[in-house]
Amino acid sequence: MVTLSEENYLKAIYHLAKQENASVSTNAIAQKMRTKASSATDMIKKLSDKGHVEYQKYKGVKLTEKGRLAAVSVIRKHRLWEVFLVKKLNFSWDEVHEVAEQLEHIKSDKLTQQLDAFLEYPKEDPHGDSIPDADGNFYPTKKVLLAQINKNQSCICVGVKDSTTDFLQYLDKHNIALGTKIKVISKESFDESMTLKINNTELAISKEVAHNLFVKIN
Amino acid sequence: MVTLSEENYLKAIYHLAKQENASVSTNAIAQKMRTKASSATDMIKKLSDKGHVEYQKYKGVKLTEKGRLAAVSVIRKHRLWEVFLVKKLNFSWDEVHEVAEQLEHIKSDKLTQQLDAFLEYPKEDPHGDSIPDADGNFYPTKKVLLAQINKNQSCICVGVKDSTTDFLQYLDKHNIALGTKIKVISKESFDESMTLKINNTELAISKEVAHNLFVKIN
DNA sequence: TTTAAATTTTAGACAAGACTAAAAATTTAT
DNA sequence: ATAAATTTTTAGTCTTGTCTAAAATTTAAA
Repeated sequence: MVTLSEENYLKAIYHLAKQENASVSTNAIAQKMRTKASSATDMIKKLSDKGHVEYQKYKGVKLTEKGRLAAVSVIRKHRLWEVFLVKKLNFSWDEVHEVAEQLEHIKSDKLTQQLDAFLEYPKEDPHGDSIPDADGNFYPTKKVLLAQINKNQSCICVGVKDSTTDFLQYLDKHNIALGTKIKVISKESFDESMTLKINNTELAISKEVAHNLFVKIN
Repeated sequence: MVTLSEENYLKAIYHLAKQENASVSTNAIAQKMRTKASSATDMIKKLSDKGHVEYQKYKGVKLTEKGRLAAVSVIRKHRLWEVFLVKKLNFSWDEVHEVAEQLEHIKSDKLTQQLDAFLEYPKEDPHGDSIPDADGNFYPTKKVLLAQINKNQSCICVGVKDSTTDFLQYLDKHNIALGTKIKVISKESFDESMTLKINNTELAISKEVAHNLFVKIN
């Protein structure tokens, strides 16, 4: 049996390891969990005792296969619930996360399985992130930064990287929301700025914007 | 903020008070919560401090209006989720309770509201129990014991009173399940036994069965 | 390479929720 | 009405997950 808190730590470690692709430091875990390093150390010991992580003092942790599967199971549930909230309950993109953080901990294999079927086996969540299958396998995601899109290509806005209030307000002002179709009209190589077409309106954006907006092709 | 454990105690007190319609004893609460009287006392003090119950040492507790609303909110969520599980995810009657016990604690007014709308504002859960509205008001339920049904009247099985394994197996053997249509063919007044028609088959049942099966008219 | 800075771990404490054992109050029975 | 039985509360302990302060280790710098 894995507790709610353990699940949250495993998820945090999973997300941190993905970027660094190495062992995750105690401090990094503490920061992500908004807690203190000493608390993280305590939990690391518990996870290690239960075989969810490999741990060497002062050397950080790595998820074991068992730990990885536990983390992925939580992520799978989180993303399925996000699809449910957006597709069936008319939630908007900025409202789903908090609720999905709660729903992801519900323990019932049948529930997860039936929810997946009810949603017709979605491959991606509303943010364009891949939903792992019941065995923990991911399909490759089509989510990239807007900066990666080529001239004349079209894409759909699926999320933001850093969600500062300022940036979200900027998006609102220019009618960019989750699901908005964006076509790249031109790209300036000297400052990496772009011109976009959104709802038949042209919009010039800076490098900063292009690197803070996630889109998916198709 | 009301904790998960507090919610479960409030729910227990609510259900106990409904039957007795008086103050609820510490022992009764402990039994329902499958815990010890001393633990119940501890929690009662917490609930009293927070204004959810009126408490006098050795005299039991009564829910305040605040406590009642908190309990009813949990019951509302529980029953809405049960409808969801049965209607949308093809759960059967004996599978929903355990999962709904988890889902009932998810905190999001918008979620509850939207779920209610998605299910088209159901008035009853799959067991025939009334679903309170957002203000905590109940509509009268049509759920009664099979023993209350008159000769030649039809009804639908919506639940059992005491769910012993023996009784559930008895129901299985005679093809009585959630949703089964039952017509009362005759009633014997001397022993309160009945003859039923189920799927064009007649079945004689004892007083004990008639008093342990919940049905709803229509 | 030895000191300074940063990171990590340990030790001890705390709150929530539960438990056991024993004391206090209430109820029941004689 | 008083003794016996039951119920309820108190006191003290335990576990989980958190914290602070201090000690140990590793990393960076001079």
